[in-house]
Amino acid sequence: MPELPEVETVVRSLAKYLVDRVITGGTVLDGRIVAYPDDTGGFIDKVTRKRIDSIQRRGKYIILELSDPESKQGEEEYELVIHLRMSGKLLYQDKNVPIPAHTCVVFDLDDGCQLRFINIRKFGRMHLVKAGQRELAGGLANLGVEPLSPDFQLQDFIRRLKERSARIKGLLLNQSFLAGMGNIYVDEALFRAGIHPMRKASGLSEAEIARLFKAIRGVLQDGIEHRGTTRKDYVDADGQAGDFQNYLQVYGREGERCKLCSTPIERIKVAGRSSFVCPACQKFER
DNA sequence: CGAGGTACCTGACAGC
DNA sequence: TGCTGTCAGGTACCTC
Repeated sequence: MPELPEVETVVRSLAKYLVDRVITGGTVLDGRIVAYPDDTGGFIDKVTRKRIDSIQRRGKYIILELSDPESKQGEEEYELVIHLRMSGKLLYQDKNVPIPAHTCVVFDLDDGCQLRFINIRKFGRMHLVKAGQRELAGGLANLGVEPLSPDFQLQDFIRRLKERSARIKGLLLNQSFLAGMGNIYVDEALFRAGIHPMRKASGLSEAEIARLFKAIRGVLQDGIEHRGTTRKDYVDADGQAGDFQNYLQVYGREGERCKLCSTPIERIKVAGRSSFVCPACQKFER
């Protein structure tokens, strides 16, 4: 479900509730969600009586820093690493609100509320690792550059694209190349840049890459400003839908007219994913 | 390295 | 109404 702007929105909506809360207990309703550690029982024991010091986003991962207020500095510090995959939701709700269907984990908080992970397709995962052990947390340690950070630099981007023969869409979806882009925002960025998704990365001109660089940052920033894209069931921690679906230029618009040139938008398959393009604005050469 | 397939799951929707 | 097929915001793993 969620890509970078949706995950960022979830993190921001959760931060105002979770920071400095203490986890008083919890329940794992479906053990499949706990990818690490192996013993699901130990999972709840380890987070109980921990304080949530911070909540951050890295790519599409959500990271809660946990520490034990009772223990000495540096001891018993954990990171709870969460990936929502296609259909995961994190909701902050009063404990008296009925538990939604498909809830896999519930964390009890010291303010009488609960953090609940709803995981409809059961693809979402959590890893609980000791601070500094991020290599145990799935793909987190292998993420590429963060596109909205100052580390994302045009000259670097040009150099790295020039050495790859893969199709640009697949590369932008590759989380170890660039962190956080998914199917919607890749299609939107490529449209803004006027680049066909099947073009080879190494075949793009510097001018095209410069447009793409700007388009990636622009589309992600706009997505965040609009609190994400809700096509189906994405909501933030308050259960509130996003708004960016009203501003999509190509994604999901097969057969509708391009907003720039009125050519009908086409749907094709690229990198195994449905891809939406304007065949006039995004020409496929080579 | 790159491409394509499968698998993991549930639900929504189109078509018959 | 109800069946079947297809599709979905993601990623890991396999083969060629």
